[in-house]
Amino acid sequence: MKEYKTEEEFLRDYDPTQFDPFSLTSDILIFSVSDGLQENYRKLNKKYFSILLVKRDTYPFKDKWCLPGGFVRINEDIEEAAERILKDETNIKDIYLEQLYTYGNPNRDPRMRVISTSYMALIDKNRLKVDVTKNASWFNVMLLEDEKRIDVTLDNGNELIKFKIKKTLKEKTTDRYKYEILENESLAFDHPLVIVSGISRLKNKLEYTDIVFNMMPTYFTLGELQQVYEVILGKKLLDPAFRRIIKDKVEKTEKMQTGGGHRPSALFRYKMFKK
Amino acid sequence: MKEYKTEEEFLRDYDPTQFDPFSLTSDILIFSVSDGLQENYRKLNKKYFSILLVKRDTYPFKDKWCLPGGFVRINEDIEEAAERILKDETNIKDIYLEQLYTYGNPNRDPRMRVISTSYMALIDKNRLKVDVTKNASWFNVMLLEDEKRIDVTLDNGNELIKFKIKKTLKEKTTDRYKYEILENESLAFDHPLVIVSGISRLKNKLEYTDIVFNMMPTYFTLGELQQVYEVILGKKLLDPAFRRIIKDKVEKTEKMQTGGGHRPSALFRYKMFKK
DNA sequence: GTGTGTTATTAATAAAATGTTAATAAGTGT
DNA sequence: ACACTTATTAACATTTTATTAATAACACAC
Repeated sequence: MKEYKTEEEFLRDYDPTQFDPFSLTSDILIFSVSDGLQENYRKLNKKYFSILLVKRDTYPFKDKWCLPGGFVRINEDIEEAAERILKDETNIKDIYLEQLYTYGNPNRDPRMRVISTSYMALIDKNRLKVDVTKNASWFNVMLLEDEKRIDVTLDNGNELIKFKIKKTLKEKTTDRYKYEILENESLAFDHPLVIVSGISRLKNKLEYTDIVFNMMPTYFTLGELQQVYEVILGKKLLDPAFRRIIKDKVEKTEKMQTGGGHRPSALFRYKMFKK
Repeated sequence: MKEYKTEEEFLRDYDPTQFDPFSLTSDILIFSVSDGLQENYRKLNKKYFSILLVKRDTYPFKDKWCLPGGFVRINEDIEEAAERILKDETNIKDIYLEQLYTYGNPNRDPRMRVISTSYMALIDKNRLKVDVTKNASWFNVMLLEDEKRIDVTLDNGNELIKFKIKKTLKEKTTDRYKYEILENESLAFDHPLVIVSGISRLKNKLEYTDIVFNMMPTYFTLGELQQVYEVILGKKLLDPAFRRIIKDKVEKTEKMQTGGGHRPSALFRYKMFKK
């Protein structure tokens, strides 16, 4: 092996093909909250927690649903690629984007060795008009979870997607689970895993950050905010407890919301500068 | 473009070279806690929080220190690669390993486009004999941090490594910062960024998980455990408060530790099964 | 218009968790 | 025997959280 005196000399002779080539993609888990159909003329809309999926029109996994994603370009940072893909698929930008996890199982793509770095994006569907083409659709998420498995149902009003995940405790000190796909008919790649671990991350962050406000409109009632927490966490919260926790994060505005068939509620907004 | 009828047909013709080739590496941030020198004949050893670095013996960054790492093989999962690298560099296995973040700046490696997925590993130096070769060394970590920057000093008893990081608030709802290297003489690649964001993750997990026990021996005193928390969090904790928080996680054993020049203390161990 | 159903909002109280100070314990070394 | 050190816990004040229940105010039915 040749001895080099300087880094410049070494780099001039360097052969980049000596290491195995990987392809790199970025997949984005776009979360939002949507209003369901009114259950009767009186009840307020029930909220749902939803994700955006696109239908593949080429092989592999032709006609299956998958997360918006694409190949990272050779001169592009991974996060830049995620932003570009988000813009291409939904025409939205400048929204919450966070790297989640990098999936690198050698068999996760039948074509070749593809690494995928997943990102989570949060949007308020009311604030930003998403360009949902005929190949993209919002699916409401319903989870049934216990210590050993997660059953997921996705519903876009037209089509139901179901998959089942097996959970095994991987590491007890931090309660981390290994997820494996038990049943999956309709989703491409390992995207069921990306979805469940992304939801798990979101649930966690909901409890100790202000992340929820990325999914809210500028003005909202505390009832609406509480519904968003409830639908993501999958459980009911008691009003006074919820208000106590949230009260330092929001400020009451002059505006009121009437028309709900009940006492009107004050509209709040996220408080940017907390004491 | 040719129309394919089946996935098999498509895959048979697939040309994997049509997408840009990336190289993939895995870098491991190995944390442990070490005993410092005795300050006087009476005081107990002061504990330090430490990381393992290796000295590069080839270009690029020849003679600089870096995190243990290496290229992922084409048929190997990323986490498998991390385990292999850990075994090669330190001769340890079956320890706490968690994926942290994937770094993909196009210029992070001068040779070519290299993606690096970082992992954090935790070990108890007393429990496992680490094979520290002449090119590997434990460095005690000292941090000086405020809202805008982090000054880091690493000390292996022989050599001091200093670097400075600029922090800018990237996203206010979840308090995420963007880190940039301000000054760095001695570390290779973007490893200063990997180190500070890894420490930040560890601090966070310390507060809401039992992760600390991965760095502790089987039997330990509550004073030792408290010192580990203090040295990682960088602040003093009050004894009764600490004991209240920790008491559900540990169980007292019959064993006692004497010889410290003061009242002996009970030895505890991590309680696997909590109510 | 009066009553009923609905959600909004907060008061009031009980229970639990946390913060703080200080007292007592039990070794080692002088 | 005494001083020094860390271990351990008691006791109390303070804050936070949980729970129940009361009151508010609009829309609709009649």
